[in-house]
Amino acid sequence: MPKRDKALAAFGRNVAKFRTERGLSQDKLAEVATLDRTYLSGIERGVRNPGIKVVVRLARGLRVSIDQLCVGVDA
Amino acid sequence: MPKRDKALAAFGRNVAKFRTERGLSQDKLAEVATLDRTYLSGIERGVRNPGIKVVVRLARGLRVSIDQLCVGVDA
DNA sequence: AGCGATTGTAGACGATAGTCCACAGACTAA
DNA sequence: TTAGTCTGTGGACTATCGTCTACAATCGCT
Repeated sequence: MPKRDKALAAFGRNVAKFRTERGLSQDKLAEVATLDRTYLSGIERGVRNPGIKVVVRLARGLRVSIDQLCVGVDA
Repeated sequence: MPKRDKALAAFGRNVAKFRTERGLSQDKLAEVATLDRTYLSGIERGVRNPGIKVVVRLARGLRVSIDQLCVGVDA
């Protein structure tokens, strides 16, 4: 299985934080952002480095700016 | 060779625009952002979907926000 | 005519993105 | 107990990431 990554962990925490603030399950957010739930799970755990297109869809689904999703992410 | 993509083309145009505004060559920006020049070329041409870590490094290298790099990118 | 700098593009390559299926564990409610 | 929801995790798979080498084309400069 993939390794943990500090930058990706920060990104994943941001996603999870906004998601729970919105009262969304991983399943729901995955549907809204049109990606796989298990992949979203990997993102939130910081083991995935999603492409910019996925990031944009996540930001749209969470109704936050991309910069907000990247707070604390020093790549 | 990879296909063109509308969202990625917008992202690439933004990168190229800020890069030339800064007076940077692809070579220089690639060095600052620690990525391969030919890969950066592919990004600017809209045939690449870079990961969030690469995007963050590009934004840092160009001294712009990630949101600015994603103007017009509807994924 | 050269030369250097810049950019596009191709091919090859290991590593990973992103999807799908399946299962397990934790939790809540009836 | 049962059932339901939610999340983690694994395996397998195709497509793409991201690096590298190499070559061509374009430009400005001497």
